[in-house]
Amino acid sequence: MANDIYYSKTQDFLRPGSSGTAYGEDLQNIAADLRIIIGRLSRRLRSERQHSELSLSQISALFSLERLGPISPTALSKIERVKPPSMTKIVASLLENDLAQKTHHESDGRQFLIEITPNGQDILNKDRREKEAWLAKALSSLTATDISDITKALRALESLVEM
Amino acid sequence: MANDIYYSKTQDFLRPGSSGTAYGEDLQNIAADLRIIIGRLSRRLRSERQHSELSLSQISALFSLERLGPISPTALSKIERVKPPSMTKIVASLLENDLAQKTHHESDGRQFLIEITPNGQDILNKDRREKEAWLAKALSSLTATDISDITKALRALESLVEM
DNA sequence: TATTGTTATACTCTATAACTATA
DNA sequence: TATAGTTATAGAGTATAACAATA
Repeated sequence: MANDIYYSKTQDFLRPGSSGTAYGEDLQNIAADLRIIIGRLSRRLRSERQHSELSLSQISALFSLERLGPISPTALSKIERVKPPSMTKIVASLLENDLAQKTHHESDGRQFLIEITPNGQDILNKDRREKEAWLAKALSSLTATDISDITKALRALESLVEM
Repeated sequence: MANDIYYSKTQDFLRPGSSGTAYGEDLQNIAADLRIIIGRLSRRLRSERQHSELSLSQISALFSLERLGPISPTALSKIERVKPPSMTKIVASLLENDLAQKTHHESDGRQFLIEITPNGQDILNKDRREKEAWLAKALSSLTATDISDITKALRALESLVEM
């Protein structure tokens, strides 16, 4: 079975010779590993969310609306790292489902602001509880050290996104 | 500007009240943060790789071929977390571009094995050097502690993929 | 019957190009 | 002219369903 092959190699982790001294790895190698991990985790997350009512992009946008408050689609597109036409679609889906609502910009007639609705907040909370259960469960089977390592890395990873 | 809004909130990181004591967070919250981060990093990576000759899926598969040696498409699809028809396409693109080659299975006429070619190895190395430069550069502008945190978390994240 | 891999088809997400409306 | 947002269209990546070949 595939996983047997895989696990028999975990001593070498992703690249031959990449494990062992974490601090001795150069940035290029860390970058290579990180990139592969992100790709796989992303596909893993997608497969778990297949039957969710909200796509990961929608959840992520809603998440930002919750955190940032009213914001323009263009500003949100920059934060979410998608182009404006993509954000148009994401926003449209949020509006259609009463997860977000528009408010007019005071001075600029071109712009409008989007904000999360109470329903959107409910759905976000529900989605967190239900759809992330598998990830929380997966995390719970790691060692306390692993969980701690991941938690500490989250902020560093977030800052990478912004570069 | 969007990022100004964003950064003005980083004290609270992703969720209000989620930062501070890393160890006090419950798994549900860590899962929520991790999921959002993975999604954004994944989109960030995609935008950087837009003009690469290889997709992230292709690179990831090639990476596995390098690490695991000859393997069947079905086994590889399990490792890469895609369905067999998707792997058929990924493998076809690798074969077309002389990045991988087929070898026959000794006993099972249905199966064949795929392995990386010398050309595939060259391309993989070249891609690592050139296309990951931005990520290595981004990493280099983090603090040593952040880099260390990320490095330590990689193995824990990898084990999550396998669950 | 079960498994390996392929073909046909469709869906989701995202992008680029061209456009409208306002500043 | 420049900016905010939309529409039209296309491409990449993935999935499901149905199939062929072999075990």
